[in-house]
Amino acid sequence: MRSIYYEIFEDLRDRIEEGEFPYQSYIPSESALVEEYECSHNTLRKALNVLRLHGYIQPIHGKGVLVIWQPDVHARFVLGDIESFREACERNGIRAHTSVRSFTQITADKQIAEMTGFAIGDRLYRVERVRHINGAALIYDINYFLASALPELTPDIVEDSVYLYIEETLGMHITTSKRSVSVEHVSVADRMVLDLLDYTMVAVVTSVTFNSDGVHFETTFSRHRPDFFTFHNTAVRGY
Amino acid sequence: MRSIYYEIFEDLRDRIEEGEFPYQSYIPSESALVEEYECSHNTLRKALNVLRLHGYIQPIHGKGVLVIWQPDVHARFVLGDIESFREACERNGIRAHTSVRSFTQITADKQIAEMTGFAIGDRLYRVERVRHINGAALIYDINYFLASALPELTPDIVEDSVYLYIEETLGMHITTSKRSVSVEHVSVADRMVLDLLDYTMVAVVTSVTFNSDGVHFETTFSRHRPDFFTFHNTAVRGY
DNA sequence: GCCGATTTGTCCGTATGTATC
DNA sequence: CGATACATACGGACAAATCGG
Repeated sequence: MRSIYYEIFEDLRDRIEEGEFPYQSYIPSESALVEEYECSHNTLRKALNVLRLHGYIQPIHGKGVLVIWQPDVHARFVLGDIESFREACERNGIRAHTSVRSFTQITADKQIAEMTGFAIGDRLYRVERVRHINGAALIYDINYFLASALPELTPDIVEDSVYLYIEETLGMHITTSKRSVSVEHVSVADRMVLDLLDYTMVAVVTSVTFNSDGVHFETTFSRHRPDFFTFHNTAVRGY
Repeated sequence: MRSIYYEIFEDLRDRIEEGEFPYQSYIPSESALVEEYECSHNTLRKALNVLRLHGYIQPIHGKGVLVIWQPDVHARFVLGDIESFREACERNGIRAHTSVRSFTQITADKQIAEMTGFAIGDRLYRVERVRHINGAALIYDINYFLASALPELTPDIVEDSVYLYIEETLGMHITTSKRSVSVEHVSVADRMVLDLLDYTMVAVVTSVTFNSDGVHFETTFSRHRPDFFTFHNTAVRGY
């Protein structure tokens, strides 16, 4: 993102994370920041809005812009924003490894269409992957990709990073992801591929993802061992 | 919310939900909507942005604004946005009942401070409530409210709706809520108050909530029986 | 491939309203 | 009351992507 407001957002975010503006302190006023960044009022406000939506700040009418971000809350395995497994691991300094368990091409029948939200007859890649963290199999991912959107998907790409391939090779951009979190009993497959210890349930994240053309190109079921799962989210009233 | 952009947002949201603009169709162009709503370009864009953040639309550069909202996905027990238990039930047409299990005033010691994010020495109300849906005890809420922010909290208020009291009586506004979802083993208390059937784990939503003054005034642990729990969320790249 | 019309995306400057101090 | 700070809205300008001729 090379837009001005986005760079201001990144800069202010870093300044907050580095402690220049600590929790419960006020950042400089809008007019001061407009001078500092040499931008317009509207552009700065747009950057502030992004910070707000991410839970960094809370502007208070007539007073100032308060920092409500605390380091320890954010320093976890963040899932709420759109971020690939690889990105999330790098951000959190976790050593991880992915193994591809199966890679097939299928046509959506009625049952698969209902489960994934794709249309009956759609050609799909079905990928099963297991995510290992520090040697333990903790996450079991089942992806369905729309074949027409990802023409040349191969097991190699899938083992590396699908999102890297999508963004860099295809030049396609992921924009919206609708997620839901639920808790389910372990399946036979879970028991086979995951190191479940004595857990009898898994946390399941279902993601329906759209690209910048508005094409629903991916549905993923991500099954996590409970003790390694947290889903973070910031909700804002009004807007 | 009486602002223009928010009313436009609500109107367009309703038009999408009522089927005037179906899934994968384009809504009228910005210029057409500016004429229809007799507002400025920027104001309309602000409304569109709210729709986008809620997963209703996806604007496509140079083409138009695509609808990506589907009725069945949204027609559940939505939790992702800030919404009280009462509001959520009304929106989903669920008959629910709340019983207060305990209501005490405490001072935060080291352990409570770490758990809740409040400071040691803060005066807090500790409230335990059980949410019954169709007669079954399904949700066990443990709230910690900052006493200085909610001066006159009583068991009666707590049984009705704390959020109604906060917003209407105190005139205080809830703006930001940081949530995390995890899965935990059932506790002794869970087993006592909830109708757990044979479930051995619960879904736990931890919420840290700020008011419009930037004061962290509530931390809540909401423990759900797994089969009645889903957490919905829309993530957008670039914001 | 090019051009022009349409549509979304970004940015600016300004004005006015409202809450806080 | 006035000064400061955030909130909303307007109008105009240009960039960038898409599409059809």
